[in-house]
Amino acid sequence: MPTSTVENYLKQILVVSLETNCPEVPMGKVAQGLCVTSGTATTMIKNLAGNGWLNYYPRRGVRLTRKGKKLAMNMLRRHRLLETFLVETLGLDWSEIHQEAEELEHAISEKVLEKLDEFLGRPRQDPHGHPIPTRGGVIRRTSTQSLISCKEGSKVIIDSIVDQESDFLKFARTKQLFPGQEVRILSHEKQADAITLQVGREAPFSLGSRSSEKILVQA
Amino acid sequence: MPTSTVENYLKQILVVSLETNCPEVPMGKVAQGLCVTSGTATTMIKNLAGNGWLNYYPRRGVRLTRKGKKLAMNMLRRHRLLETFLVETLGLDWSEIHQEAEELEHAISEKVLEKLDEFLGRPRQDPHGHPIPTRGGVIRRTSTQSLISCKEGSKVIIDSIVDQESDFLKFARTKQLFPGQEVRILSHEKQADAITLQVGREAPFSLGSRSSEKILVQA
DNA sequence: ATACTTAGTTTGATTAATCAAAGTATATTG
DNA sequence: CAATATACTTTGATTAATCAAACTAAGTAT
Repeated sequence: MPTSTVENYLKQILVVSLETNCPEVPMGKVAQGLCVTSGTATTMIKNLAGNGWLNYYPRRGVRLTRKGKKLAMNMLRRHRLLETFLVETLGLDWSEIHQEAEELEHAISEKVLEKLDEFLGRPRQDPHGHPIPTRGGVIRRTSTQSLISCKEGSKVIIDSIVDQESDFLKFARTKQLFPGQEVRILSHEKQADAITLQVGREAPFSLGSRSSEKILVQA
Repeated sequence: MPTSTVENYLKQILVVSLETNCPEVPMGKVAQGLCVTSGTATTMIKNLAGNGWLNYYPRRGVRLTRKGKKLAMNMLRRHRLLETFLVETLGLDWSEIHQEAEELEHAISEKVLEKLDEFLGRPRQDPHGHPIPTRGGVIRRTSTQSLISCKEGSKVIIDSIVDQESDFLKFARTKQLFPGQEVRILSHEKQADAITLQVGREAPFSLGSRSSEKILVQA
């Protein structure tokens, strides 16, 4: 049985590799994502490699093995199903669910998870718009286009929000930026590093590039 | 923040002291209930005493402090609310919920717990018939009379089942022995160490004293 | 190419939780 | 009361996870 620390390391690596669209993840991202010192990450990673969870290329990075990816996908499934449950069933705010799910995902058994999935009606995405992996570890390909690559005057649908920061999510909600929402790009000033957009008939507002990158869309 | 090990030790002590109706719990019960060696329990208990969770009387036993009892009651509340959720909402069998709740109780936050309590309609007892402590740590007094103390010919209502063993619970269900059920005592042979009883119009059957003790009743 | 910077690694120490085995009170029994 | 059994404690070692700080390799800039 992997410890919850092992589960966290593997999930973090998977998440980064999905985000960057590259299976090899540098050590820095691992240490940073898990809030441990780089030395700790190195030690742990060598350990994980020794147990066949991943391949370790010193001073280059790590890559999950099939076995490691399978476990990591399962953790992502747990996490996202739990987030869905917390919002849909218990009515928590989407800005607070990440931390909650982070704890629960290690404690919930496969059996309870299945019951929960069934209870929720086998949802395909979580409240942030992220796809929920199937039991077999298959995940829908997520959009690679963010608000930042949208042309002036275009209309797009929000696919997902790639940020778990409570403050950003609270802000996003007040601006009605959530999955499924239609957004019109009023202006896109490359030099000014800002996008101005409008949701429905609300007042237009602007986002900097840091924020725009976090909002994935579909045409 | 107490670790989940600390939470487990305190909960175990509370449960034993409620069961035995005596606030002082011998070390043996602690070690046994937590499946650790007695040496481990001694070390841990001295540690807990040092942090004000309990008073330790060497070679006699331990007694929770107010602070320790408060935390332990809260763990019991978590445990029992989760068990209720697993049976009522997700439809798990009552024979499998104890282990599941054992893990989840350490991972669920106070906030989620409150939402869960609300969602379940603030239940007063869990599927085993055990009272669920309130947020303030108050617990309904449970019956002290078990099947074993019932007279021949009497009719009683099952109050609760004091056993988390999956196999016993499965057996109990097949015999329809669960909280709220009315039971008639057909015979009680002190010498034979057996009680014969009948539930509804089902075929009568017998229980030994070990089993009868686990079934608490009310007249 | 030499110096500097950044990312990653090594080393030595620490903490929580555990066990096995040796040791010691206390209780029970002949 | 002495011998034994039971319950408990002590000791020394182990494991997983972590950090700080010293070190090193690789890449960047002068």
